[in-house]
Amino acid sequence: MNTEGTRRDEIINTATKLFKEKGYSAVTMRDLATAMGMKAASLYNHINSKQEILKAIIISLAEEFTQGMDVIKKLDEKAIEKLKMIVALHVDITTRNPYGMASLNNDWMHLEEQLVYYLKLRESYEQDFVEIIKNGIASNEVVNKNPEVIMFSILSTLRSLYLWIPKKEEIDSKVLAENLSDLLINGINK
Amino acid sequence: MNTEGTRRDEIINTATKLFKEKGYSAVTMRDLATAMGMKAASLYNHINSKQEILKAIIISLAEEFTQGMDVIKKLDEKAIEKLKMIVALHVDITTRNPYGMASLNNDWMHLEEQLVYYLKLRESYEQDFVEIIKNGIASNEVVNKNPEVIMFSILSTLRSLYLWIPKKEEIDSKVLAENLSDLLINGINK
DNA sequence: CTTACGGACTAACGCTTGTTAGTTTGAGCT
DNA sequence: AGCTCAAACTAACAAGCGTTAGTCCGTAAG
Repeated sequence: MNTEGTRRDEIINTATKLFKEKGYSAVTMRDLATAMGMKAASLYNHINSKQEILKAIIISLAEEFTQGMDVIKKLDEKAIEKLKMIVALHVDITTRNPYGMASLNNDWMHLEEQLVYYLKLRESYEQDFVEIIKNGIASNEVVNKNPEVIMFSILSTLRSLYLWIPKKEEIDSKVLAENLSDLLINGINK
Repeated sequence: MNTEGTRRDEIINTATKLFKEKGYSAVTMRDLATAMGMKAASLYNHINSKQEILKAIIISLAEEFTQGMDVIKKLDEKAIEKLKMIVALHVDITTRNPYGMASLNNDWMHLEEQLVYYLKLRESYEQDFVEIIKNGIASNEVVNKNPEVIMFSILSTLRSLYLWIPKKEEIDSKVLAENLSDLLINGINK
């Protein structure tokens, strides 16, 4: 048995790039096969369905975010520090898988059996996030504004990272995370 | 001749909502017809093609942004004031057409003849935006960080507005624009 | 009453979709 | 040399796609 799943992983990686460019629904199995240099039917020696590919891309990423948040929320740190860690979490995951983040953001609604599970993960994540912001407001670290608005403002930027991280390959993750944290926390006003 | 295009507009509005939920490629003409309470073939009494619907949704919105930016960039105002106006522009357009913004953000790549034109509009918009930020840095109003990073950070939030504006119908646009400006410009730090 | 016509319908078209069945190829082991 | 087996292939499927052609119906103007 050789390194288990290499060819399958190649297919999933190729699909991830195609899904980023055109979206899940617009990519056909024949498109994917062509990109892999094979015929569509041959894909089925390695995967069971198109749907399964989407699931493989999205669910593993969503679980990574959940695991990261589970660690952060339990720490004994100030709210602002926790927010910085969330930024770093997004930068880290997005840097390692920028294409997959496109599917996570744009094609989650095409999950079928896993849709409910995905939505549960997402809702929990956002609940934990907003809780950290509320604690920050209570401890006078964070400005007293609608916590949901604050979260969506930050989260929008973090969710869009996949669009411009591939263009800035020179920058290393740590520096980017620090710059971004500073921008989101302290604003752009001099 | 009666108010010109009413039925056609109904079709486009219905399509806009469906496109938001599933994306352009996943919505079929039969889906759209069902939502309109008619048969797919009947749609073609009012529109020429599926493609044309997408174009009608996206191009008009993109041109609205361009027109707004053309006004703002020529004004004799401080950079920070111009940035506040850009925020207000996004809030205004998104409030009036939250569903269409989903297509603009996620389905622009499925434009065909109009793709090049759309990309030209978008690039000009971003160039004007980044220019305002550069002027703000030069005049010591804005923190001296990478202007592209600043722009993407702000623009990500503005582009995601369509996701949560429909949930907050109670808030009026002006208040929202002010809160958001304050958050993006001054940060969340107390 | 007749005519015109917007706006719906049915039926069908050629093509593409995801997927299955069955077959062939070729490298590595004994 | 013969066997195994992963991984490619060809051929085909039923279903669904966007779209066209031709028809029918009801309302409103002459």
